Amino acid sequence: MTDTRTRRRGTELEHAILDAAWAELSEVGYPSLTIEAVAKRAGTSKPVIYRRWPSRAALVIAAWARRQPIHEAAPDQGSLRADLLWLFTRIATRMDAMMSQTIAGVMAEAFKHPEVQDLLRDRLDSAPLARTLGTIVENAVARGELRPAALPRRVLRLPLDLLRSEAILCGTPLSEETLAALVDDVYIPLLKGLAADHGH
Amino acid sequence: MTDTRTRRRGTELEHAILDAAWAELSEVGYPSLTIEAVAKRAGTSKPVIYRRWPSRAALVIAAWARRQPIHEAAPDQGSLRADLLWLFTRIATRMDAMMSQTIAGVMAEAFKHPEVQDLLRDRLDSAPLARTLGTIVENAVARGELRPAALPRRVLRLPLDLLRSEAILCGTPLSEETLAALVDDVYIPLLKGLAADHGH
DNA sequence: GACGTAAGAAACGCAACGTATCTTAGGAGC
DNA sequence: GCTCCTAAGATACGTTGCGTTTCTTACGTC
Repeated sequence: MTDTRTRRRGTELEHAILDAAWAELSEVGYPSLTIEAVAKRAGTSKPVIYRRWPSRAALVIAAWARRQPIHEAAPDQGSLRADLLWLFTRIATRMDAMMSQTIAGVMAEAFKHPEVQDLLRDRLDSAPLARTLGTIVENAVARGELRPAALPRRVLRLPLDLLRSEAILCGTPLSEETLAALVDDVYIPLLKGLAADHGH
Repeated sequence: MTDTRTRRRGTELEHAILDAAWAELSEVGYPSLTIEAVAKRAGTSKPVIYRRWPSRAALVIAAWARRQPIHEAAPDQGSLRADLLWLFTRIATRMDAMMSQTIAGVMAEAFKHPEVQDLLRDRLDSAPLARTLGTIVENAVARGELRPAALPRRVLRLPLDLLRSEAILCGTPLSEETLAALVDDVYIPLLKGLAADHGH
């Protein structure tokens, strides 16, 4: 299969490996993902992978980063609730069963490999989300639905934390009722509380 | 070592195994915990463990449940903030590095063994916490710090989710500043927001 | 005192780990 | 266009832990 073929190098090879890792992830899931299988699927061998990534977790994070879609602007749906629901739904859509199980697995391995913890933090800290939330809140303020308020870092990170906890504990997919409850029972009250503190 | 010894049975043996599992957990951590080591430490053998628990995760959850301390009543510290800080600190104290890494590991395995997911959910859903929070909020209402408000289920679970996410992403131990930020930036605004919605 | 259940010990095959060794393809430089 | 050197790709290795099987024997029961 390889004798007459060309031998890939650099970025081309790297991308092939990451794509193979992603495919394996989708098919067998994180707990059953093996480096050997990724190597085989990518048409290469284990040492090639180990030369680039020190652990399965690091490899998977790299594959994940490659797939992370570009941030899209938040549409103005006419109300704070609708905007938030749109955002929560969009996050939930990308956090399917495979993704939850992968994140859980990577989180578990982060304790063994400190460098993985850093990668994971970068991956989850999500500046794009912060910007989207900022826009949504600004729009709500412009509409008169909300007083202006500063959004602390942990508030910006909260949607991801909420959805991730929910997904891991309750299993995915998350129902619309669940998303609505998170928006109505937690996030909107929080924003109102922050605004009251700040603006009044 | 065993020839002249007594051969344990039933509860006695079970407790010995769970204690050994807990000790291993404390010493080597979840990722490095092996059934073999637990068996050795408990002075028994692998099949004896496998006869009782189907997986490492189930064993660890059982050991954890045995250690879960009794719920203590919330003291009235004189202010909502102080009460919440007390509660968050108390949770954080019990969620040391070992515990975070264990929870993360068990969460990761929950996907492979659905029955583990149920055990985990039971373990984390924490009715005691709900009662403590109820008391704290009641006291704040009595003091006039807060309007009365209903606390939805997800709000009751939020402290655990917040602290767990923080512990897993940032590593333990959690600093006092972190705990204060979670209380001041997230939880108190949320309570105020809920109260405003409800009472006004 | 005999019986049956389950404890305990040992060994198994399996799978994946992470590494070391070796050959060879292919890009860089003169 | 030839040489050199880096890194790809293949293979095999020892190790570890899994979960299971088999067997002996202690102990509680009747």
